[in-house]
Amino acid sequence: MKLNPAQDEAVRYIAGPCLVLAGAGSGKTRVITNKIAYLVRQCDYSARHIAAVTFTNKAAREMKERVAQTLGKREARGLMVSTFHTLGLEIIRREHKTLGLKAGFSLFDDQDQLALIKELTENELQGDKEKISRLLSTISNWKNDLVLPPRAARLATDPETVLFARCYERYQRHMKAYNALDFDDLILMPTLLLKTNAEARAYWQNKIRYLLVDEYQDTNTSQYELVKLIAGERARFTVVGDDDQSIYSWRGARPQNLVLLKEDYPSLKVIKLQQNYRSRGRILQCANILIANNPHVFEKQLFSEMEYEAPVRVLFAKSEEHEAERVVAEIMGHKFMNASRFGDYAILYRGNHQSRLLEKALMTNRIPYKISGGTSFFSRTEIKDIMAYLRLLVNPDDDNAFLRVVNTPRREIGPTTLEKLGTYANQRGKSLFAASFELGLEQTLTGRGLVAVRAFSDWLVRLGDEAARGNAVEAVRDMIKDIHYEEWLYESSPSPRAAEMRMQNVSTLFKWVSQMLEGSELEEAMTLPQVVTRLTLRDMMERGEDEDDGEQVQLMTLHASKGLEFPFVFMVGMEEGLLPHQSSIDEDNIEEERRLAYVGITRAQQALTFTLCRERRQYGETVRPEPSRFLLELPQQDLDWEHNRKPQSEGERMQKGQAGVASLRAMLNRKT
DNA sequence: GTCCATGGTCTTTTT
DNA sequence: GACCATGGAC
Repeated sequence: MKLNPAQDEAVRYIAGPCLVLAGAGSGKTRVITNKIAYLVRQCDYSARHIAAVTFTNKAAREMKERVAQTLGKREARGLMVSTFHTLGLEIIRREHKTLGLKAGFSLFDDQDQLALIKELTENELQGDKEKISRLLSTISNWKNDLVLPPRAARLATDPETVLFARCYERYQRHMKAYNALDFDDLILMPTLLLKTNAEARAYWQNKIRYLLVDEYQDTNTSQYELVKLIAGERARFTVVGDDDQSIYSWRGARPQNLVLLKEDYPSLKVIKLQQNYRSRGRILQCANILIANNPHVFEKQLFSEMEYEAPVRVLFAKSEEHEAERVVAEIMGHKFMNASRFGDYAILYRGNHQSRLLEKALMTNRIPYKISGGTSFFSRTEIKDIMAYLRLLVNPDDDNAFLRVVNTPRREIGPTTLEKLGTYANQRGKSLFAASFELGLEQTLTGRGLVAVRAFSDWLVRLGDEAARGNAVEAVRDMIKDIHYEEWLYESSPSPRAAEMRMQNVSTLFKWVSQMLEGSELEEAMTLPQVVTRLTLRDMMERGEDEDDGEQVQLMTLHASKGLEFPFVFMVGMEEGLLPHQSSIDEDNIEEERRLAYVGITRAQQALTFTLCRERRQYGETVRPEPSRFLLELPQQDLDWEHNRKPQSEGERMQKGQAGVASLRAMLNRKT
């Protein structure tokens, strides 16, 4: 297929900074992949000097594949396609000494983070969940705004923020002692480094000579800063974005970065892609009408030349179970009639928990499916255990990991022993591992406890050596054998069947680890520290192989669906409280929910079906939800309400919605 | 030190 | 209704 004039312009414009405003389905991935090919083939760029950055692993994966298709595997070799966080991780890995980190640093996921914060604030916050989560998000915001503890302390005015700043300082200090980073650090540290260190900046500017950023509207302050620093004076970059698809403001994304770009780079070339090639007319019409309720920074008019075709359907279900069964029945019937493949269907939902019943219904009907994202695999105990062991192998100072597995399987190291070890370590600012070797420890800890702890630490040293010296795959294998993990699983699981499944998961993890350690033709071999951090970033889910033959129904959250497209889409749970989510209603944050709905609608190519329940269980209670206001905002002539059950109660809600939009529009106008 | 029962909490979204 | 943290019994 040929590129249209706007797309072609976006591909060929390489003289300076370039912003592509790409509506949904306007072929932005095509533009990015073609541009990479153009840079390599026509402009003498080597693929290893080009980096493309996206936000989700799924999007990165997809783009990698598309580029490999366009360019061929050989020419695409060395091309960096990753998420922002993985890019940050790579920068940190190379510069870790300058940053004062030991090789093999740990990456804390949010659960590790939470555990640490809880412990550090025991005195002040006493486990107050609300406060703790406010503290976490405050720290995250500081980091996203490139604010370090000293400045946070200076900026703080009210008592709570003063307290939070103190906690932030303490948190950072402990992270350093553990030789650990959190997700936000993966952006913060590279940014600060490139800002202050000319040598590192020169290296990375030379390494990345052309930068492409997808989903630019999702960048936060530090990410945008990082883009500017990598692009440097030459400003050879292309960013692609769409303010209507900004759905990550809750994690600091600032769609205003689209506007800032024009201010920071007056020579910025702005190209709009407005022709939609994805969705049939009615679907696009629905999307356009819905999003027209939001204020806009850039005016954009999406049009399509595709046929108008069948209306968008709205199906009712008695209950959640019924909803899942109906969707599955619809898919089976439709597939039979259309000779399509299961992989052509996607079921999209607001929250991960909604996948449960859908999975169940799919399973009972023996329909293959694939769940993207979600944390299920990595939140399993057995996986967390093994991950903790791997982290310890690479970084024995990682106290979180140490505590998790020091007595799993049982090693007769109980709370009393750990308490003593902990106090001793704390007084000296050492990690538990480091403290366990000290002679002074013998003052407080004696007998069996001491012996057991030292035996554990010694074992760690031995294994860590083995892993570092040579055969990491063997070391990991030995580790799992040494700890008799399989036996432990049979001991600790409710049934042999469960133990078997858990062991299966451990094997899967081990398989991934060995694959990553050994590399493949598409992926370079990694070191064990790399593997462990990458695994924490969930950077390797769905790496090929698990026979993706297009015969699996796709299940994912609306967030995870961004950037993807499917012939037939089901959006389930179209109810007030779910979409828009209750918390967004409470916080008057409807616009982002509307964009979320917009993202979902615009995933569909040929057919779109909404479903909602008359009754839904919530905390064990049965509630009767209202249909989502978004259904009422859609052009009703394009909608087919099942049994003509279109609800009547529009007036009041519409009025409220309009008022909200108007005030925000006024706000935006003031800003621009 | 380990195991099981009870009760309280919870469901946004991702790296 | 499911999951986890806590506490009491052994």
